[in-house]
Amino acid sequence: MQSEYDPAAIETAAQQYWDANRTFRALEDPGREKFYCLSMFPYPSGRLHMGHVRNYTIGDVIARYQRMLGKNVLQPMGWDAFGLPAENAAIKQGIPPSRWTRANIETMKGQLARLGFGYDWSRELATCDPDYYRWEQWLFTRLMEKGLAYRAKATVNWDPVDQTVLANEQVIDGRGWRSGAIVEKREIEQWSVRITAYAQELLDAIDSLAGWPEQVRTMQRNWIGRSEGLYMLFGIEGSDEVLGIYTTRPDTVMGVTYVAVAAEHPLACARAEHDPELAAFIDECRRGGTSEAELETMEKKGQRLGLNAIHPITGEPVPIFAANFVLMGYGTGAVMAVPAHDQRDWELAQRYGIPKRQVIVAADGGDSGIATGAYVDKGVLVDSGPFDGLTSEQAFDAIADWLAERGRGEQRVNFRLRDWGVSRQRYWGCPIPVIHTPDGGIRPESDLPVRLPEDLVVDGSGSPLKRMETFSNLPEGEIRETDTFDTFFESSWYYARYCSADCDTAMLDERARYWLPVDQYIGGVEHAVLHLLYARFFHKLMRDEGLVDCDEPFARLLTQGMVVAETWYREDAEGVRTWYNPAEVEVSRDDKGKLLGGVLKADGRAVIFGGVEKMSKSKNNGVDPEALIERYGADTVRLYTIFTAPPEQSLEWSDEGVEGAARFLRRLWTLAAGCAEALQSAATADADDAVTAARREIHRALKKALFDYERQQFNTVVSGCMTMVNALYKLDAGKPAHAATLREGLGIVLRLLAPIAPHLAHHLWRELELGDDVLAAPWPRVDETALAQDIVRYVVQVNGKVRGKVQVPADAGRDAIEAAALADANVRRFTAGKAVHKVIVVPNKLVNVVAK
RNA sequence: GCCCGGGUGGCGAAACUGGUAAACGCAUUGGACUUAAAAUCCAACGGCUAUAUGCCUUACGGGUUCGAAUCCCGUCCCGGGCACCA
Repeated sequence: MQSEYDPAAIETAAQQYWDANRTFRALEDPGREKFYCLSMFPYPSGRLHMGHVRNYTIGDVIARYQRMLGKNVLQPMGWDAFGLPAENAAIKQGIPPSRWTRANIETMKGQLARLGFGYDWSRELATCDPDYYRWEQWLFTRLMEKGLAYRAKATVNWDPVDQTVLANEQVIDGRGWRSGAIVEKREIEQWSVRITAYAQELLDAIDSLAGWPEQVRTMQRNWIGRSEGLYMLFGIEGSDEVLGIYTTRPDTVMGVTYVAVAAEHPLACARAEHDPELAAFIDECRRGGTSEAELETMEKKGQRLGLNAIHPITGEPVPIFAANFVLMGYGTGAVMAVPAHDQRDWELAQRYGIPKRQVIVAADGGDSGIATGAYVDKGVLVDSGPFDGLTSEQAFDAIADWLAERGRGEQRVNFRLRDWGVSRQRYWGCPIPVIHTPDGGIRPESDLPVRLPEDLVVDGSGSPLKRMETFSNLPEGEIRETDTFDTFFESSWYYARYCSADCDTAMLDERARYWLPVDQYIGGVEHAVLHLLYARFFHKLMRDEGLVDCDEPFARLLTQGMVVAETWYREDAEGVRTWYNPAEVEVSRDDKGKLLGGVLKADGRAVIFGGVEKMSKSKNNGVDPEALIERYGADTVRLYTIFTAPPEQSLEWSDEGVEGAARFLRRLWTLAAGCAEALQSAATADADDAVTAARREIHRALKKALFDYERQQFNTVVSGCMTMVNALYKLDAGKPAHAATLREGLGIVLRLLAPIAPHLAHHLWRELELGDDVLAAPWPRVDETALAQDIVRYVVQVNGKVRGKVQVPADAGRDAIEAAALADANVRRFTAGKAVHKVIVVPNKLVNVVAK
């Protein structure tokens, strides 16, 4: 056996072995338990970044682990190929989005191969391929037929200079990122999909997602946001019209002192025609972006319409305001305002001198003042006429009934969740398969797929598809829809298509019923709501088309943390920062290793530490995975990402840490190389103390590692392997009993490491003649007899503080343990002069003496 | 602003989920080997002081408990998401 660890050679050989044996080709086999392991597919941005490496390493560890447990594992890979960056590259570099995307896929596929991930490449898909997107076009036409897809007005960011719709990401401080023009809100006709029809089911089914992290389930529940409230009608003074509003706090209705409508509300627009001040206010509200964060953080402003609403109970007139925080596309576009009991209403009332009328007080007589802010808790009604003295809960029903009897209101369930707007006014996406007829009607395209022309020039203004008459103009005056789908549309069902990737007669076939649901899904937390909710919704749409028979797409979910690294910069006179890659910075530390500062290697002058942040192009703190693989090999990179942090936490990059991972693999190699020959002739012999100690340590670590694999805390699996290797280093291969333990221990370590550092494990498994293929080996088991001890050590506490340690025979009874603890010299010192009240004994662990 | 997380040595982390805080690793320091360096091996390594069988220590302030990093209440800081980034 070679004495030097040469990762490049053994990794190439192992990968060739897997290729030649088609190890990762997955075939449906109803006789075996299946395991579908899926990592979120990448956007082909150019090169793999460390976030990808981490995500796919975790996925591959799980896939290989499940395989070693004997399951029929499917692990596919593909490309989320439509999206904005391809258009940006096209504008900047003049390359067609399709060419840019396909070239990136080639590069990244090569990088994935080099990392040794066990994918079934025969199922590869790219969402920009017509053979893929034709099926979502087909599904969309079905949704149109079912009334689940419809057209409605929606608000977009409009760049008045570039004459184009902007993504939220392209709006910076309220201005277009390229033109610098102030962005306007604009209402346009858009395609929407009725996800709200599934809101209750999507909410209820969250309870069944036992394999999902609790915080993701909570986020989805809150996002769907079911509420029970009251829909009620306010009259409008001097008009027959009514204004509908929804509230979850009908108990406060007697405290209403004004009503607020969205700036774009028809009522406001109508009044603005004769009110220049109001028109100016509406105009001001139109400026800026559409994101909720932006709307919620801006200063709350309002403007009187000069019109009163009629309170549905008291009949009193209350002023109507147009307000910038009321959203037209949200509920009815109007809200009732109760300054005494809602903080936002309170602030606006304070600002415009509107009265606050308190109608709720604390039930226990506690402080419920409204002098410095709204009293938002529930309580007991006061100054509420017939409802005085009722609790908030009682008032809810009483007021609802009162209004319902008079036809002015009804109880309603409301969801925060809005329908999914799927239209995008972009080129690089899947065409929405719809035709506009000359009579102004609409019909679904029957000849699918509608292919996206791939040879267009993109220049960042207007819509290229709209300009392309050969695409949009059809015979007999018909016009093709030029909007494309939101890219979430493609990523909402790709997991299912992998099962039937080559099926050209239907979206999915019977193979999908074998593999689905995905048993383990792995990806970033940033997808906790949108992608994961849309995919759940899509799954139910496919189920209702009879394509799949389970209710949820992902049985278990692992949300992995980000990869972060140090940032370094210099600032010029204008405060503009130039960021330097950590690799270019020489860092100095004090005696204890604490960071003092850094200088740029190139010029030796100081650079400023900018904290630890997510690896990104903008902060120039990324590490190129390919260079690392080149230098250390794929196994070291994989081992490092697994060992450095638990999967769900963020991972802080450290070059020295990578060095440490490489060191461990070399140590393992050296250990194996040093005893390879001795192992072949290892015979059983009587164990000495060193063997007993080593075996105890190995099986104790094994027990923990098996537990950690199950709970997916892979970093401590690696710790366990390190502990085992350290224990094995204490043995002497020259002694027969030691050699037998070395063989046993190495066999265990290699199998535990096979999912994490697969190439090295594969190679050593064969070198040590433990078998042909470590992936096919039975999973190791704990030998309980190796753990047995005749003497147990107890920690003794006095009043919760450690005061001594005692050794007790393993079969000692409670009295004997207690006696031994109380007899310890130091324990006696701390109990002297006190009465022992109680002694708590935790078996095999600890004794706590309570003495006063 | 709203929703969801997180905060433990110089650093990444661990603590079998309420029972010895700091396993495993990185960095640092000392030693061995070497002409030397690298690599490797061995050892020390939370803080304080009176160097001990001592005291303190898991962001901060309270609480529950025989016992709290872990559970509860409040505060501060950092991160993710907020519907057209993916």
